[in-house]
Amino acid sequence: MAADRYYNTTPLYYLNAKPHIGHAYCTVLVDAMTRFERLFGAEVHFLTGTDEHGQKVQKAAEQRGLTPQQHVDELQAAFRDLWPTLHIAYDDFIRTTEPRHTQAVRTLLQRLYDQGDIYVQDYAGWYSTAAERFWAEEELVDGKCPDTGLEVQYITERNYFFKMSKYGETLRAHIVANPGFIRPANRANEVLGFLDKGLQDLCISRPKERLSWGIPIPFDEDYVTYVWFDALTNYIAALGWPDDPAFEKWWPHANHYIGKDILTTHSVYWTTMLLAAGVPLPQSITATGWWLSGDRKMSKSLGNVVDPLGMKDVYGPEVLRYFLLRDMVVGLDSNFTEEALVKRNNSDLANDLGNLARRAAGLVGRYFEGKVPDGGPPTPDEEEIIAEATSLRGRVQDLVGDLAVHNAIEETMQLVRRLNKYMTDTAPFKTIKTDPAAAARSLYTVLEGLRHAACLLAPVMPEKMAELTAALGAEPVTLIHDLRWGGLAPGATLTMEEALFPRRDMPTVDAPEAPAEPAKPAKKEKADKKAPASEPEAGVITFDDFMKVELRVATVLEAERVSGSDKLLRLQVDLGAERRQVVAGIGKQIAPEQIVGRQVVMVANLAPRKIFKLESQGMILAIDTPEGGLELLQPTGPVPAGERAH
RNA sequence: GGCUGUGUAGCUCAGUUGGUCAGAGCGAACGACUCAUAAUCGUUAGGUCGACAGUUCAAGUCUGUCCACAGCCA
Repeated sequence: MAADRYYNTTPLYYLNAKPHIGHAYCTVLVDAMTRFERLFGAEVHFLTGTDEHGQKVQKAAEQRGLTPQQHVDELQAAFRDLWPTLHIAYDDFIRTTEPRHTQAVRTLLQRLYDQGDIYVQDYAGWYSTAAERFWAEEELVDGKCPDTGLEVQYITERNYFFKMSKYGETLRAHIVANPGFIRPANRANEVLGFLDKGLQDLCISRPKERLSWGIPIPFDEDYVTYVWFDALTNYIAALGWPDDPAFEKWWPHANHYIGKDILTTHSVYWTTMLLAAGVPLPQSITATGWWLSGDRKMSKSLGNVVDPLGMKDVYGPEVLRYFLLRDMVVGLDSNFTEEALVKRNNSDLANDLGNLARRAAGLVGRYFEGKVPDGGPPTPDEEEIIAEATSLRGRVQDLVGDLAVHNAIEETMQLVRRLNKYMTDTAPFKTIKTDPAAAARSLYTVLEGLRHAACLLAPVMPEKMAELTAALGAEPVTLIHDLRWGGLAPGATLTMEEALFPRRDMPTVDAPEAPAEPAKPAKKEKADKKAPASEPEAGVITFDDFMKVELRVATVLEAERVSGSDKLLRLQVDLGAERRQVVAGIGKQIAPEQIVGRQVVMVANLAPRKIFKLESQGMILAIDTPEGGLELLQPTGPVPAGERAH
């Protein structure tokens, strides 16, 4: 019943970074879900936008000599302009600097303040100027900022707090009673675990002298509200909460799609805010996974990563959409490689789908003057295909409902593969000479099957599938209920000139290299003679692989033990161009004072990793000695910090 | 360190409440076909279902321990 209306949202993207594949994926997913739901007959409203306040934005603007407003006006365009190029059609785009948003935020704050859910309190804590935030006593690492390793000051500041703790139990009950509320299901456990630890109240303000670029708090104009109330409120602000009829219409059907990194923010902070405001909770919160590059998280600091968004310019936006939706299970992480994308393009889109359309159209052009032939009554062969195509509609609907978009796509591709087989089996290119009616029947079946596939893949590739549908001489189907076998009218003119999805060459990454070693004894002998024990095999890397590792000399500036661990040392090192924090497991053999001032060799382009809450930005090389000690790898004489080893 | 989860064919993964569950797609090999975008169709892959121990007539499927990895939290 609620299935006939959806209000779908992406997160508001924060303007401190250019759009990347993570933004694109989430937005493509919501766009596809929106299109699927509309196809299934629902009424859908799709919201995205940008989050534009905050310290980082203010600072970046200052550095550029612009006002924050000028700065964000410019940056938000990067997002707004990107979406159409990915064929994303949102209904509304909200910016947190728009009046409709700031007004809603102030209304919400005032309401909670009036009912006593926001209170003012002096907050004393350890403030890190570098990280621009407070830390709790127990979060500090050896009395210093856990993020930067720098000094913190104990200061007192007056701030406003939201009584989040008051709503923890209500929230827990809701999560337990509504299994589909947080998706995928295993994420719900994560949130419940978070609630188990007990909810704190939430600091929601910053004094203006510390942060001016924000929404002033209505009951104390010396403060702006900070992050949560500012950004999250957009979901209701965009609907004109509290008075606009649009709010009543759409909000009860809200579905938030977010990255898994902001799950707590949405499922705890946002939901308790709503509970406090007396606003019903959304239908669902869906946490998606990350696109990884190789084994590591996508990261700008690793320059060797292909820009996944650039793929849309090389292979087309719809091929990218197909890949993103087909190769990721919603909620899980997935690897992004250009190779995988090309593989998908070639095997699924070019070979199976595009080629089938081409071969059918070619025959129709040759034997039926380019017009859809009359299939006549189906035989058992066709009945099978018809049954499959018909049941596919329901399966796709169920799978999409379960967020299994990748499976929905796969099921549809199975119909396409089935059609390829049917075409080979019934061989209209042969029967045309002996039994033209049979050839007509075969070709009609294939074309009509293709029309079904095009309809069910349209949410994934809207333009390409519209193109295919038109090429079949068919009208676009906008409602799945109107997709009926036989809907393709005989006599319609086919217009299929070019390949829908051209095949692509595999990207040449590593040298093709290493001819596979045949298992012939004679040859093996030869190889053995030539290179006794050095055949390339698993575990061997190429020169290029080696060159990817950036080994550099670093000078250790500071070293101290990481509390709670007997073998970890936290080092601050000078890499020449920059300073890094490295957490190294060398504390058992090497005391902090032994290493300060020494030069070491480190892997400088290792993906950063959190160890004991501390970010480690590299790895120090050392060798175990037979005595159980540890020898640090280092240059024999002083060299400039940052020098590369090779 | 605590909690949660994952570990199935070269790769990506399906595997409901324990008993045709040892599977699919891709890749590879071989064959067929020739209408098509070097395409399509068919056959083939002998994988200790992470390790060990247990429950059971019967375990990828349940229990325990361990290992590896991931996430959340300290």
